[in-house]
Parts: sequence; C-alpha cells; structure tokens
Amino acid sequence: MHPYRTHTCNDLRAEHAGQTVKLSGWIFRKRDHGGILFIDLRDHYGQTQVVVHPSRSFFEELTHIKLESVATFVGRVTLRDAATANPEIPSGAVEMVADACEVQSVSEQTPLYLAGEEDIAEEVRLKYRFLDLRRASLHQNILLRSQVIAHLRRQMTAQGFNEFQTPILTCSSPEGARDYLVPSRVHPGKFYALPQAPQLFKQLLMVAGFDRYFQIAPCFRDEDARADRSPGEFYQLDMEMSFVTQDEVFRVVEEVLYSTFTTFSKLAVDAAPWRRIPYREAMLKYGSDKPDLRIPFEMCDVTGIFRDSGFNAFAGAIKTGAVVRAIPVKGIKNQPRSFFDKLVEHAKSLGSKGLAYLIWDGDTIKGPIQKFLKPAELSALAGTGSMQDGDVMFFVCDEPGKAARISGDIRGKLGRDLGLIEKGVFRFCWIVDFPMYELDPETSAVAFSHNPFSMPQGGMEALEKTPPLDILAYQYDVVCNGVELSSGAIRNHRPDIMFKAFALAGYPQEEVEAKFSGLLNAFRYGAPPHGGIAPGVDRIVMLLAGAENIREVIAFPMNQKAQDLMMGAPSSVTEKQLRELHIQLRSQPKPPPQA
RNA sequence: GGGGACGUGGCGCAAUUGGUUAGCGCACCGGACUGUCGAUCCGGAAGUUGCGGGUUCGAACCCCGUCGUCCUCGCCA
Repeated sequence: MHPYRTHTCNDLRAEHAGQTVKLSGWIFRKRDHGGILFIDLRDHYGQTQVVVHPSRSFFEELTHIKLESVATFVGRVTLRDAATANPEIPSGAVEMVADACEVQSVSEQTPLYLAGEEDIAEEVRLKYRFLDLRRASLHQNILLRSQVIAHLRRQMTAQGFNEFQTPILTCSSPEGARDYLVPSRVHPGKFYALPQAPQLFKQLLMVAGFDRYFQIAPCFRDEDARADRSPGEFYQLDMEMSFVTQDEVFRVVEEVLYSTFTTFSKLAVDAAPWRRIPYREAMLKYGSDKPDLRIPFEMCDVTGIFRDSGFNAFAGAIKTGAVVRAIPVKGIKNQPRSFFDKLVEHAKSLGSKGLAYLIWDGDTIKGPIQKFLKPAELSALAGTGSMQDGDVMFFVCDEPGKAARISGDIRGKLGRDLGLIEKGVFRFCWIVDFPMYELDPETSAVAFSHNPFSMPQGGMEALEKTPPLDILAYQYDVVCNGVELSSGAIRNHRPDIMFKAFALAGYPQEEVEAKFSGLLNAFRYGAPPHGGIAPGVDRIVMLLAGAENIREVIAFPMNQKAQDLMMGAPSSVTEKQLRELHIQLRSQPKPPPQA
C-alpha cells in the first residue's frame, strides 16, 4: 500500500464500500461525541468523514489534536444509511471507519480559523497566506487562474503563436512608470531595470522575423496600488503580430477572450465583434476611457442649451471654455431629498463646484435651477435626454477634462447606488482612435497622450499636414464591465515617421536617437509593419472569479505599500552586500515601529 | 504626497455616545456525551482597547501627535 494514500479525500463513493483504503489530509473539523469521534479530513480535492471509535489506540490522541494537523488514516469504506448520509459533500454517501492512524505533522493553533466564514483582516491573511490559501474561495481562485492561463496558452498556440521568454534583467526605460532597479556588481554605478513590459523585446522579435509572438509575461512597475492594481508585478498575455491591421488584432483578441470567458464563467458574454467606441465619444458619453456598459444611461453634451441661458453659473463658465454634461436617469423622481443632497456633496468632493439637476414630475419640471431656464431651453433639454415623467437629469459644468471625470464618476455612483448595473453579463468594448497628442495641462505644450511608439493614423502625411491635436493613433484598449483589460497598438516601425512624431512633441532627433537607439537601430535593417496588445491576466481572472480585489486572484500578493508581509520583503541587506554593489545609503533607514 | 474609513483577547464583532469589574460568537483549555456533519451541554483561561501625550473626579469613547491596514486622488508611456 502507498505510504500516504490510495485515494484522495474526494474519491470515495458508494461503490467503494467494503474496500480498505488509505487517506491523507488536514484535520478540518472534529465532532467529538465521547463515545465516537468524527473527523472531516480535507485535501486539495475535497473532504471525507473519518469515524474513530474509542477502542482505537489513537482515539485519545485525536480527540486532543489541533485542527489543521496532517494525518494519514487506514480504514474500511462504509456506506452511510439514509439518516446519516450527507448530501452536501460529494463523498457524503460513505465514510471511512479508521483502523490505523499516523499523524504526519501537528499544527499549532492557527491565527485564522479555516472552517469558518468570517471575514479576516487582510493583514493577517497576507502574513499567513499559506493558511489563507487553504480556504476554499481563495484556493479555487488560484486554481481558476492556473486553468485560465493553461487555456490562454492553448488558444494562442492554436492560432499559430509561438511562446517566447524575454529578459527579466534589462535596462531602465525613459518613458512610462517608475522602474524597479537592480544594481550591477560588475559595473559600478550602473543598474539593470525589471521590465515594465516586454514591449521592446517583442517588437525586436517581429524584426527578427518570428511573425507571431506571445508570452504570459511578468511586468514590473513601481506604482501605487489600487483595488485592480497590485503593486510590484502583474502578468499580461503579451502578444505581437507582423503584417497585420488593427482589425486582425481585434479578431485574435475577441476569439481568445470570448473563448476564455465563456469557458470559465456562466455569465453572458458579448459576442464578437465587440462595439468600437472612439475615445472622444467614450469621454463624452461615459466620462471615462474604460466605460461600464452595464449602466443603462449615457451622458450627452448640452453646452449649447446653457450658453445663452439665464443660469449665469453655467453661462459664465461656458464663456471661459467650460462645457455642460447631462446625465439623464429614468424614473428616480421619488428619491428623497437627502439622496440628491448627498449626490451634490459627492460631486463637490470630486472637485465640482456643485451638481445641478432637474426633475420631470408629471407635466412640470422641478429642481433648483428650473427658475433660471426658459421654456424653450427646458424643452430642448427634455428632447436631448428623451425625458419623461419621473426622469431626472443631472448637470456638471466644468472644463472638458474635469467635466468628463466628474460626470463619469457620478454616472458610476448612480449606477451602483441605485442598483441599475446590469447583472450576470460581461459587456465588452474596444476603445479606439486615441489621440496621438494632447496639451500638457501645465505647460500647454503638445505632448504624447499615450504611447509614443504607436503609428499615427495617416502616417507621415498626417504628421505633416494635420494639426497635432487632431491626429489619431492606431491605439486601442479592451474594456470589460468598466475594467481596462488591455492596451495595444499598431506600432510605428519607420524611423523617419518616429523622428517626425517625436519632433511634434518637442524632442530633437539627437535625443530620440540617444534614448531609443536599440529600437531605432533594429528598424534600420528592415522592420515589418507590426502590432499587438497585452490583456492583463490578473484582471481577467479577477472578473471571472467575481472578485472585488485583485489580491484575491494572486497567490502571494504584496500589500498596498508594496510589502510582502509573509516573507518580509523588502528587507535590509548587509553592509557587505551593499559594498559589493558599490552602494552607499543616503540616510539610515527608520527603526521599525513599536506598535 | 493629499483625502476618506478603520484599529478592542488568536479571529470576527459589541459596549445605551464620558460612568460599576470592557461584553458576545467562533477558536483555545478541562469535563460530559456512541451518529454528528458549523455537533450539543457544563466549566475555564485569555485584553496595557495599535502606540505616546493631553482634557476630566472618571476615557475604548473627546483633543493632539504617531504607527498600521484598506479605499481613493496624484501616478499607471
């Protein structure tokens, strides 16, 4: 007989009755009746009830053993009668009556109780992650992640992609987020950087002629955390293709993501092709470049209606460049006054001067700003938002960027607070036609708005003839339920167009040459037109798991301050290590807090 | 760096808003119990209310500072 087990804790069924088997696992729960002891033995696969009679030599030891100890049992599989069977668990038709027991490993009292369902402070969960990972929900999430990644690999391979590895120690990139740096021992004063993404390497693989690249790629960015953004590292399904148009990239991603979401979720998934929303339309209708299409109302611009109105707070602001965005919501006229007051306060906390609204009530229109508006203006608003009895229209007036941000936030809050978010669906869309340039709000100079290496739509001709702020890029995002799943672009593979694009943003050719010599060099020896995208694996799994927080789908995440509470990273290093790396600290680290 | 919420035995929460010895559930320890499956019943131990200072006859509660966690803005080409 195997030293540890003949079956897992989820194998035994009625047909095994009468067999002598061996099981190993964790002691999940105990029910001690004095004259009989029930143990729920748990492993990765499930759980099985083990019955221990007091005549057994190990009975006394087991009545006192701590939960989460690991033990091996030998015993006979016994059919449970109708009264004692447990239909709640798959192995509930049978139980094992123990004849022998070997304790493999005793547990101390665990700092979190694994058999309960109470919330546990995240600090404790992270410090004892190996225990938290035993709990069913997190255990299943990590398993789901494993299966999703295996599925992504199969999908990509089936579509003719090859998987590559790219360096983890590379060089610091001048654009983008802050880098994680690694000091060089051999080269005093020089540093490697962990890649923010394998962007340059995958483009170089295209130049090398590999045609279709993918990688489940670790990406490292030294940025502050969010609920959907783990600090330190995250994973992307990174892909790149040669000789493709934007539409071909879309088809690949639609096929892979549709297959993944329908395979691993029971929710409805938008069929391809997904809606394409130009960036400017998204900012107007949703106030965001990652709109949640489950919310059943969209914003509209009503600047023209307020421009010459008697509502001076808006009319005056419009003269200095402000716009007015309206948020029409159906059937909420009976919300209490406090609802509207709280929403006004919320708008102010976002930096808005206020939040105006009108309520359509029967034949009349009510609300704080009604008295400032002429009947023609009111009816124009009613027409714009198709307003009917019971509907309410909110108004945000500010400079365009701020108006979009504030109205977009309020749209989301209304959707959540009123329970209007469509349930049980994954709503996908593409955000396309990102502007190549925008005005730097501080210097008013033309600057890249997103990725400087994207191909401008219209190529060199557009750069030469179109006003910079009107030039669009072949750049695109995939958005699902308000979560940005990935960002990609058709790349600029032509040095001449690249120099021109950078020149418009104020970079002289010598500087571009100095900063991006590796890529430019490669493009001088015959570069194929190419493009790609990189869906975020963590966010995909988070959506599929229905998790509110990305740490729920990462086995060993760091906390918000980028610390690993279990391993104690980051940590101090010895003076000897620092000396070898030619590093002298500028200031002494603070002593650890007493708390 | 800014804003918000929170911090009470191992874990999750409470304490009539400044008033007796800081309670409850789970876990833990001891006992009882031969069919439970979140077993039940009886008993017990376990707290410098994150830390430091202040106000007060009296502070978990109010004030100041500080540390920590999460959410968020900035940031994320």
